[in-house]
Amino acid sequence: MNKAYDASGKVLDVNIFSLVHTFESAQPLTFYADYLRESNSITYGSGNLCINLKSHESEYNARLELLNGSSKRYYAEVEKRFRLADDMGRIYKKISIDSHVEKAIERYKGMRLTLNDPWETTVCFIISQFNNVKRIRLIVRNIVERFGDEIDCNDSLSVKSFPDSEKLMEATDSELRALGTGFRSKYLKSAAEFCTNNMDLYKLNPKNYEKLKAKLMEIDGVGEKVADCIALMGYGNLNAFPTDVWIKRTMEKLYFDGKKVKPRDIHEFAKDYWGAYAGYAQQYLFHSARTYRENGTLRKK
DNA sequence: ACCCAGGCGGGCG
DNA sequence: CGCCCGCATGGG
Repeated sequence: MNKAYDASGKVLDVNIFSLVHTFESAQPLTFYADYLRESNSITYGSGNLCINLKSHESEYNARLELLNGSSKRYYAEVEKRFRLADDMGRIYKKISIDSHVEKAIERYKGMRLTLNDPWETTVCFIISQFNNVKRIRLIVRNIVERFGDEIDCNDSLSVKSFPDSEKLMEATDSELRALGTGFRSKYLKSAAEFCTNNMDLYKLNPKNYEKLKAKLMEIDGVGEKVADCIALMGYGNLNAFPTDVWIKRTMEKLYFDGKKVKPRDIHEFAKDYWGAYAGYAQQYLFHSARTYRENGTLRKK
């Protein structure tokens, strides 16, 4: 059993889960969240729900406890967002083809991909271009603070929702730039208009990866890499293999004998090598590359 | 000061 | 097609 509710329905037991690795892998930059290391808890807004979650972990297993709201609806949201139905044992077996991924799994066991709102994911990864994680998170936070609506949390927590495309469409260029978006402001404006008037992200078929990617690339400011991120983290295409600068460098070093290769070659390799779970391999290699040096010391923050 | 960050669109050959 | 360039902004 990968997961199970206890009899009271108040906690959720999960095999192989790490909240800290999942949050710090910078992959859930696609949702507005406060994570507290000391208490291993996280607070975030999801639609109109306020989620305040604490993870009690021993070894690689976790007991998730919702600190506010205890209806099935909240647990269903957590289960979906953190991909708790994924059988990590099985996925690890599939992607541990060599020592590179094996080592990354050893270091970050329990790190999961997340499944996020398609529009949120689109905005976050438009912002991600030519940018760094810390600043992306700051800008996303600014957007939520400025344009999000307060969610009723039934207690002292203050959480805002992520503004939908209609809401963001109303923002002026100078308002968007004031949040730190820089030259990406025009993409955000254009994407907001397009996704409100021309393309309903919630009606795209998440199953057909190639078609989905092509549709996403019709959005101004969404190229191949960003489309892969949206396909993976917004629609759950686990075969997608976003190839950013970190992954490109890592792949060239580990699998192409240090030679420069094009993203197309990397995609082809990943498809043949990892197949349906290439996205998970990508996530482990990405996080490992970003946080580990050769000598095993930690990189920056 | 210089370099880099989860890239993209546009212009040119 | 492929290649090359500029692009906002803040941190190391």
